[in-house]
Amino acid sequence: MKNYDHREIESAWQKRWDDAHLFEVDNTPSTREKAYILDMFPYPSGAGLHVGHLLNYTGSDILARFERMRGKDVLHPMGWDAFGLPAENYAVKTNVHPAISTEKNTLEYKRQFKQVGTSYDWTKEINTSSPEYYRWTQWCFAFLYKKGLAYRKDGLVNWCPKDQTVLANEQVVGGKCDRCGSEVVQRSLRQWYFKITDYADRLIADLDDLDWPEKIKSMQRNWIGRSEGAALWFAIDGSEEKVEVFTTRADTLFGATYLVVAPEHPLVTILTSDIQEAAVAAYIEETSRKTELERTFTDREKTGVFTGAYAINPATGEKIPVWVADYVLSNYGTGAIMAVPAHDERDYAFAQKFNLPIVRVLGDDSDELPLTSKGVLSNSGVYTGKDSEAAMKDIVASVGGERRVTYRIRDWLVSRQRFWGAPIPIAYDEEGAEYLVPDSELPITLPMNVDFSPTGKSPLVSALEWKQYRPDGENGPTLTRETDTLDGFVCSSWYFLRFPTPHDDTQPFDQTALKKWFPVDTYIGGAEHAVMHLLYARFLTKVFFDAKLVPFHEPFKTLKNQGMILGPDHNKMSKSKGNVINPDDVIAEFGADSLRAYEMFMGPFDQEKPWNTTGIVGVRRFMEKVWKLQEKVGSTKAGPDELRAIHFATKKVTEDIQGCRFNTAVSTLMELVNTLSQQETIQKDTFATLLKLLSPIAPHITEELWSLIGQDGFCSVAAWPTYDEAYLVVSEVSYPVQINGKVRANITVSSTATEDEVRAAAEANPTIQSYLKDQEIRKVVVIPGKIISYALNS
RNA sequence: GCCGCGGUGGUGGAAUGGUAUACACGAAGGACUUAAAAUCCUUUGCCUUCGGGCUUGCGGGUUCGAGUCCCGCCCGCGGUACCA
Repeated sequence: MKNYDHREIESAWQKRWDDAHLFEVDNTPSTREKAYILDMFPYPSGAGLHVGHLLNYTGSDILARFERMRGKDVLHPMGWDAFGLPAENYAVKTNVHPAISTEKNTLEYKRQFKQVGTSYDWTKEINTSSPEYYRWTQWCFAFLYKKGLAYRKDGLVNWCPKDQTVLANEQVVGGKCDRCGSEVVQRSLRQWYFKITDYADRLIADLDDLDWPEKIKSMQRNWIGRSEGAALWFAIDGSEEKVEVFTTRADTLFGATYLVVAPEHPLVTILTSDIQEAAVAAYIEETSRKTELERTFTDREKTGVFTGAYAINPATGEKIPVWVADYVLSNYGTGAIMAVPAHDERDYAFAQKFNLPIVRVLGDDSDELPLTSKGVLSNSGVYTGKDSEAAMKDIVASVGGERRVTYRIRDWLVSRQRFWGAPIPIAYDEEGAEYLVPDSELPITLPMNVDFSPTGKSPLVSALEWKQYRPDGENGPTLTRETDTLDGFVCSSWYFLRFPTPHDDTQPFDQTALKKWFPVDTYIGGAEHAVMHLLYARFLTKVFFDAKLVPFHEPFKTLKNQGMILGPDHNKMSKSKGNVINPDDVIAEFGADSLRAYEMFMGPFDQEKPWNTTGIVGVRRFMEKVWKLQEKVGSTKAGPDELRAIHFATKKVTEDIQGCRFNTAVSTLMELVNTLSQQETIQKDTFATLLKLLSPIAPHITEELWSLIGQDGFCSVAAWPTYDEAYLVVSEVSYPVQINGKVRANITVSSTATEDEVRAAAEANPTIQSYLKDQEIRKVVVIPGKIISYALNS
């Protein structure tokens, strides 16, 4: 027997798979079942992959290989989410064009992917930064523009001072730039948006049918933030103006003792009296200097200024002051609220500080204020004594209000002041009127010679020649191209549609191919994309569905999140901590099969767990045991123990892989190998079945052994084994005997024994007899095949 | 605060309401070896007067039987937050 040399085996089989085009599929309709197993495609960074990234790709590869062996057509593609800031920043530093560094990085990623034995169909490879691809990203923008779902507007936007670009709300995490961690500031700019708010209701409702982690679904629900309430209008005393407020607690209207408008509210200047003008102006100025982070710091003291104006509470007819304060957000609801200090914590704190009246309209004096729960109304005119929830509708109607739903989610800001992204297919005339570049002229390619120095504007602003656009040729007017590029998340919100037909130059995606493959059966990636990519992708899919361009309204049926792999020190892997494990090193020492199996064996797929350098040793020992088992192949007939072991393992591994319980699939195989190792000989069929069960997890060693024992073809595409329950039954079964909940003895009876026979056998046992002596049996429970339990009266 | 997830040996973890601690790492002892590595074997939750007793974050409950189900807490992780 040769030694197990992973170095020799692994690269050889990778080459044979390639040469045989083993994992390539086409889009021809088939009667066979299909499986689309997809990874969230990576951004090819200069740092390369570490072992944490491979967890995700190994999991999906096991699923793909498993489904393939089960006879399905499997689409398992890989591509590159290649537009992005790091490549551009690298270009600023080194003057290497992003296209060049990206190309280099993708080749390195591809090498690493092949080295771990992934079974991707590389004929489907896509790269979002190639004109062949981003032509259709531009087409997507144009499509939304034509549908009225892409528009440009002025407004306050999030600006990252370090990355020198605007950001979508989803990319601001805790007031900081999701990418670089800088504190985000607000700027007033004219930017491009996608109207995701039109789809808010459906994006919430359709979550119910998705097989996704509850965590992700709840994050999306919270992010969209649907809130049912009412719009109410407050007349301004001595003016024609009305202030529209949004409230979810119209039941407390009788307790509204003042109004608050946001500092950015358009009516502020009109409302402000001459006397208060200076104070209000100073306050607005002060607010505008605060960062978003400062403003969302909830436990800071409330600030605000009286405008000098009074509104009329439409329920009580009383004059109530109008204040301006930054605890009211301009971009939620109507940017104005009715303040009910008795029943809202924030209003209460504000009223306390500025000595504003507090009027109780719920509960009685025994309830401490602020009382924020609903209940029985008090001090509320004809509604006094009624249930607040029930009275809400009538109160709204009585003052001419309107029931309304608002959302927390904002439209998706898609323009970026950066170079390395898809140019927006828009041009402007001298008056600034928009002109959509026709689809026939796409792609608008990025110029090669550009000054990347950050200026706060897109580097494309300096591409003078590129910017000029003459739609009607030399004689027509010269327009100016949009110099902002599209958010990288636009590229990644439709890429899964492109995989079946990556090189189609007539359309972005193909109906027939989509019908064959969609929806994605299993999508694997990190939870950090919960309210970004996963929301945007659902949105775009729905847009295309409505236009009958795709035959499904949700792209990803099942979603799995992989857990993070921490460094051996239990910290997040990072260069600065020096705890990064490089897969190249692990593969060189232990082999790709051991790396794959160890990553799966570490613990539940979706759980965070630390890398343990000595832990992989056990998995490598397991591979050696499998290797040695080839010497035991020889017996012509498998005994009952062997048959039971292999059929049990087949059942367990099949179920575990289906449920992404890869850790227990590996331990089941370890138990099987331990059992088989103890036998003198094993049947060839048994060994072949073991190899097939192990193949998705450790594809190289199994392929080599498959060939060594003289099996035909590739183990990687051999038919997945089936099991027969008949082999799982045992002739004798051991029963623990419990007395008052404690196990006192074990008895062995025939597996066909009746309950009475089990009980008779238990009571024949001397230990049990001694426990039962002189005792009154209250109850006996026999669970067939499991346990017998006595409850005594004592 | 709100939402989601979790708490089991020295470590990673296993367990359709049915013998808690599978599988693996580590550790200890032994075999082989001149020696070491590798390999193989044994032991390995805690306490014990060696009869047994205790043990899945804490306290209750349901049940013949609870890591698992119910109620009330504590702790950790992740997300989110002046969202009216």
